[in-house]
Amino acid sequence: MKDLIVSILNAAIERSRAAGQLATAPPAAASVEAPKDPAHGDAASNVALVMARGEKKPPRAIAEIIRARLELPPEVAEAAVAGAGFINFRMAPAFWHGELRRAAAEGERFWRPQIGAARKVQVEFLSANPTGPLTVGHGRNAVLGDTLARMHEATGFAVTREYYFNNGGRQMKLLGESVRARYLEELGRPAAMPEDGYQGEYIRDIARAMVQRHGEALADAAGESKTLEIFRAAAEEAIFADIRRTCERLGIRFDVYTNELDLIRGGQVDAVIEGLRARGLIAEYDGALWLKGEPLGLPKDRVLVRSGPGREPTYRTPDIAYHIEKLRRGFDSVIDVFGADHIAEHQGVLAAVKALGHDVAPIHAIIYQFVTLTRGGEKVKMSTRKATYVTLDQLVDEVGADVVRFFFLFRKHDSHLDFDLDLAKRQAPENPVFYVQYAHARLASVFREAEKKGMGLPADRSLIDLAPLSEEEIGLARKLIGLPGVVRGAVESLEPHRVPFYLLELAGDFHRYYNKPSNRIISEQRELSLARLFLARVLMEGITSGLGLLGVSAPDRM
RNA sequence: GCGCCAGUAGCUCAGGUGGAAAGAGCAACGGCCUUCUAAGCCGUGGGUCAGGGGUUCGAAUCCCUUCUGGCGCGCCA
Repeated sequence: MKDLIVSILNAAIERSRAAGQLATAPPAAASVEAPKDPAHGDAASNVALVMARGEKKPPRAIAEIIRARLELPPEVAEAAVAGAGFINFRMAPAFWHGELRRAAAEGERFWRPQIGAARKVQVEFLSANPTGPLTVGHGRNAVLGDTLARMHEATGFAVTREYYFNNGGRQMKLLGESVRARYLEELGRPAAMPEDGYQGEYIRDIARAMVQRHGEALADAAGESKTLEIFRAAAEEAIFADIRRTCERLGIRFDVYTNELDLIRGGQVDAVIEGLRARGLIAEYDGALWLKGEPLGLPKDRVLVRSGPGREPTYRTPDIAYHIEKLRRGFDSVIDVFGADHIAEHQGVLAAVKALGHDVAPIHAIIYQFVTLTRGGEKVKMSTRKATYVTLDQLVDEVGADVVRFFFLFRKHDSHLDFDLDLAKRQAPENPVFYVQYAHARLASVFREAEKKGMGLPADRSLIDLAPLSEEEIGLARKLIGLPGVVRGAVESLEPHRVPFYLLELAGDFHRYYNKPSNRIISEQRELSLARLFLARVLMEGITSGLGLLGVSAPDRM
């Protein structure tokens, strides 16, 4: 539609120039947009406003000149000058009929514009270290990342979903020590929980399982590092299994798992250090190796390799290596999803990657703000240390996967997200998930009714005449046909939240339409009923496609 | 102190990458079910877009600045 309008306008401007009424060429900066207010038509051009300066004429006068020279094709019903000098176009019903037919014929392809051209995209998300069950905060990350991946897949990108975790560091060691302490306790032996140890009940569960499996075999040599590695590995395995299970409940899976230890063993981490050293970006003091902050524009030096025995790298160094690795693997776009608390670190990592001669332009960071839970109008206090957090599993138990996914997406990623448990559990219209799903269920119900009355759609929908559709119905179609544009915008701007907000509006338009007695889809008037069923079917398909993009189901009954 | 994010209706938040008279849901009040699902709809009231400058034909949107809130500034990740 946009392209059509632009070409019509440009032709009119050229004719005006030939006639000596205008001096300048059609400006590239001009745009054609769908106005917010439907009263302003289906497409609006600001070309006259943009040309005003060059032409040294008032925008409205320019708009009038152009309008008088317009030659409208049959798809365009009218063009009018309005406001400060906008030229508004209204499309003919036949145009919308055509769009509906195209949607019906093309199916999924229509709703999900193929803009990816098989370009390679990697989405790294969740990346929670396996030290405990996933929390509500992880949930936002997981759903955001998975949905970005789904949207890219749906629009024709080749997507890799990747989970990166640290298994070489201090926290994992602490995890092993915590399990060992519980293990010894289970055997009735003296044991000291490390100072910052993991207190959660799940640690005890893992320890019990180890008693069952190994008996007392690990107790006598409990102080040795070899047994510690056994405890650590067992904990990692058990917790990872738990994380995977939680993800599955939310329809989330990963293609690739990458970990810190592999990068250390593979030599990539050493390569980073050598590369930085060669560029004079390494400092050595206090027994540690530091990344120099000043030449990279960072506020201060950061430790790359710890002091003390073992010379272990900090999490930072493998992270630099990992990002270089991602770029080396040839992704056209690398999307990192992480919480606001990691932002400073990410900037440091990118600075180092850049300093090592890599182009960081393909890397996009999606940084989300924190999640709070509200129950009974009060914030639920959460603390990992005290193990008073609410796990993602508990949240799914309580409200279901569809609601969890929708709520996490129903906010721009850089806004704080307040998850209202009372609202989430309510099976009522104020719950946006049910509001959208209900629209689909109602439509499904209409088709069940139509079947009963022998009014089903013919196998070949293209035979149906859409002329009986009313202006209100064309309005509904216009809204519906906007979905592909919304999807495109959501992918290009990496803002998945646009889709659920759009779906809520669409569902609202439908509910309003449906509730008017005069709009009964199935009636005695066969031609009208068929046209309405056609619209209803395409609407159902659009809603299903939109919800599917979010990983939310479109139920036939509620 | 420095960095990042935010500040829009009583509350929770949208406002495609500058456009026309600021929106939705909730909360409040009043209505609508012999009908394809009332998990729905209709109506009423509600705003100094945090404050102040600037750019522009045009600013909630871009720039500067002040204030307020969140997060970070570990040899944790």
